[in-house]
Amino acid sequence: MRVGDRFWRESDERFSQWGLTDNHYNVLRILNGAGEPISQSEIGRRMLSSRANVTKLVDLLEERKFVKRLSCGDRRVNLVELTDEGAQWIADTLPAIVGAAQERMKPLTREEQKTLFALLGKLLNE
Amino acid sequence: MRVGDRFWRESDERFSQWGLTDNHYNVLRILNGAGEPISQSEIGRRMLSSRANVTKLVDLLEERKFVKRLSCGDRRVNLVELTDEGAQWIADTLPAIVGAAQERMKPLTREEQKTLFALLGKLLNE
DNA sequence: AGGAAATTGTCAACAAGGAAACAATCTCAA
DNA sequence: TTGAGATTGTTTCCTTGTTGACAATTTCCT
Repeated sequence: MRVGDRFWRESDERFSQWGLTDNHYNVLRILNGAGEPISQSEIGRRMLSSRANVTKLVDLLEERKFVKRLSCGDRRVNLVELTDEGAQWIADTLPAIVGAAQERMKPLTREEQKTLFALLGKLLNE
Repeated sequence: MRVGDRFWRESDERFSQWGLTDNHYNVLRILNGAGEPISQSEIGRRMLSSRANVTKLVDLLEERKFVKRLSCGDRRVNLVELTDEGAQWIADTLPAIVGAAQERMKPLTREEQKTLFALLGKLLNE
């Protein structure tokens, strides 16, 4: 828990340089990974955040033009779509993000990293 | 980070039954571990929380009579002391807390748990 | 068909924590 | 001694996130 805490803090610090939260980045990463527009509640589900908060996250991202809300067949639903600008921003920043993560994991050998992820995976899927 | 997140959530849920935060418990645990009164800023340092927040945490714990503020030689400082009631509460609840933690770690063998803690330790001390 | 129940996004109210400003106090060098 | 600078606890304000209520919609059961 302490390790996760520290990593979240560092991550938050990193993203503050763009006026975003790591959770904003999370939304973009999920949209990028999905490869297609998905609903707000689906986003909330994937990132373990409340629907209410997803509303605010998407509000900001939409204001920044990183994201667009689409209507769809189900009139209750907002599909959220990554704009070209959003995709570009992800592409631009990803190397730095990945680099920082690798740097952070450097105290462990490649083999140890694998072991760690395997063990954590077991805990997560309980 | 995801594992830590989930554990924090569960922990918070557990303590809400007493109207406390896991951070309140953290304060008590630190005081219990210290075995002697320590200053608020020292508490903040040990739990990676701001002084401002320690003030609020101690406020509530004092109101609950789990903790007492003492004056000391340095008139800027509040030494915080665990009351008998606080110590008793810790003693009463500790078994359940430890039990829950053990239960949570059950997907891993004893050996795997040791490995995990060793690896996380390396990351923390970087 | 038609109505109960569930889902979705939003809003308001609230809780927890951080940052900056502040006064009181201490430390230490000149 | 004394005056600059550091430390400590507190207060105020801001940010982030959650909960609960709500209206609009959809789904499902009969």
